Amino acid sequence: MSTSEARTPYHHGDLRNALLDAGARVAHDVGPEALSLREVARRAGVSHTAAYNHFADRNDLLRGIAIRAFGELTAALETAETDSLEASAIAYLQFATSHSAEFRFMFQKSLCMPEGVFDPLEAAAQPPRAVLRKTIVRLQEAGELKPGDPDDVLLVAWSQIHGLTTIVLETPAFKGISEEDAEHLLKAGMRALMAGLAD
Amino acid sequence: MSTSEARTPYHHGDLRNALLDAGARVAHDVGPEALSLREVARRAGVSHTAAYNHFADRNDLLRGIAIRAFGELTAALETAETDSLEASAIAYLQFATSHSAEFRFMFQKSLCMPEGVFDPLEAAAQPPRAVLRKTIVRLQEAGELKPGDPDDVLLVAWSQIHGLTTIVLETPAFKGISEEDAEHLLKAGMRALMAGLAD
DNA sequence: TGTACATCAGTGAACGCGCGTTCACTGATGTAC
DNA sequence: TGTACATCAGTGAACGCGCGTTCACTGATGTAC
Repeated sequence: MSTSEARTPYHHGDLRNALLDAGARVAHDVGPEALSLREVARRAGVSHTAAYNHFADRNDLLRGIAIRAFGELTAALETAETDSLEASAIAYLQFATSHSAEFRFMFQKSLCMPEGVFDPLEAAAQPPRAVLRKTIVRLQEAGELKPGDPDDVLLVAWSQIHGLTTIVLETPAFKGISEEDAEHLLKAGMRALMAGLAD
Repeated sequence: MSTSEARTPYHHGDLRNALLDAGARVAHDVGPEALSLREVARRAGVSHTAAYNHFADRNDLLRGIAIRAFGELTAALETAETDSLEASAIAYLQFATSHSAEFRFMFQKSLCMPEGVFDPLEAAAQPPRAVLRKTIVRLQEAGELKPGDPDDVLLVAWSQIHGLTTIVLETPAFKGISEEDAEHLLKAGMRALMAGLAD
């Protein structure tokens, strides 16, 4: 047997992440609700039962996609300029458009949480909000935002960001909007909102 | 055969709307992506093949739910005070929370539009936006908003409204927020945004 | 350095299920004469 | 007012399909001695 054998090894090495990647690709192609565990495994080049070595069941795989993506969103927000909500907003929008399939799993809980049980996604959803909140507190301390409950400001600011993002992603009428236009309008919206909140 | 027979008649009378109602109920209970045509028919008390007299296929039924709901949202927005975006925003939020299942079909096109073909939902989605746009033009003419492309203002204002609405509907962390708190924050957000846009 | 063995990470066959859709049908309704 | 008949709106049986999941298994890896 040659040492430089090109055939794929029996053990994959990082099948868990490969399945999460494949899942995002499948969701992008057929829609998140039509995603099947079997198709994901197929896309990853592995038998469908192999997935059960890494995920308890189909929903656990879907949750895995969302949870990993929440971590990536957090990193993206932390990398963005940290003293401006405009920069955070742009980072948020860019993450969503470049990870649109994952984004849907993150924010449509019924996709992977059919029953009303405790939601393991919630813990993963916390950090990105915390990053935004920290920026808000900093702006309040700098006097660029008037004092007040930062959680209230967070919800209002996040609404603006998340609203424009989901509209661009999901609404056919705005789907074709250029990246520049979307970012320009998001910045304008954030600026107006901040101005209105500065009192 | 008694004339006051209580048994359900062979012909339903308004099965189309009954199926749309049942569909919204099923979607609410099992999640929009798990909705099956058979379960909807079951819920409506009719054989599942009866649905094919009113809808071409499953997706057509789902689209029917969304299209009818767009009409109801338009009516709700028109009923709201027409010279204030705050009132429109509250009406939007109230519609969404009282029709949460339908709302998901309206704004997650992959649920009923799997392929990338022309989207018949788009025509139905237009009128609610037109109502908001009309209010924006009126506010600009009254000098309460500075002049500018009303479509840009529409996208920014709608983002604020739609963002808070979807967050309240879909995010576990904010799901438990009281109706008063949500409406209060939405009003505050709209006021701030309008102030910032008034220049 | 070898060897035995536990453990990990894959495989393919098989299961039962509910689904969407089609079909030939039947009961109820409306209309022309 | 009756009657013939087209049409509308239901029914239940049947189909094929892909799915999630379980099972007994096997190949590869790591570790104790």
